Amino acid sequence: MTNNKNLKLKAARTLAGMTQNDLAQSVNVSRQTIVAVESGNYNPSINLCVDICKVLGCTLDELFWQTDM
Amino acid sequence: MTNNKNLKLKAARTLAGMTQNDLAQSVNVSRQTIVAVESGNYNPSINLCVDICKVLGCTLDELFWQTDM
DNA sequence: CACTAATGACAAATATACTAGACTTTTAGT
DNA sequence: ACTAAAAGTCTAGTATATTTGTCATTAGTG
Repeated sequence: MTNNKNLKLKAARTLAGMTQNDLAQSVNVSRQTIVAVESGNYNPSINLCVDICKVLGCTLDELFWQTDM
Repeated sequence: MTNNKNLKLKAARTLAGMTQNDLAQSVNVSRQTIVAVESGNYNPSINLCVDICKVLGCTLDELFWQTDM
């Protein structure tokens, strides 16, 4: 339940050569929101997840499906 | 932007032989929330979407990826 | 060293997802 | 037509996602 970081998202972002700030601006949220999503222990909206996927060229299943539940 | 119903979810639910109330109880939300998700114009949390997918045996991409955006 | 960019963490304020209740309308069965 | 279950709508309240601001840390660079 604790410390459930979204490492796949972080990897996809860095692979795309984007900073947290870049991604935040691309999907029109604050940098804090990106930090929170990557840090886990957080429950973002589906629309935000979809926007992030589109910017990073990934799918929802790739970035937001938890295998350890 | 208007009237963007999630017909795929509704189809998957009925295919599973579940009412809105059944699905709501299965994922521990109110029936209103299920109504809202199916009716579109709504932005549910990713956790709720994942829970719904698990109950209905579907993936996030199948139920929550909008093709018309 | 000083400077900047990037990340991570904390807290208060705001926007909105979700709840709870009551009600109307549709759908399906007899 | 009658009935009941299921679906849809509205409103007010509560929980929480998201914002805004600030500060600390790390890594690179002149």
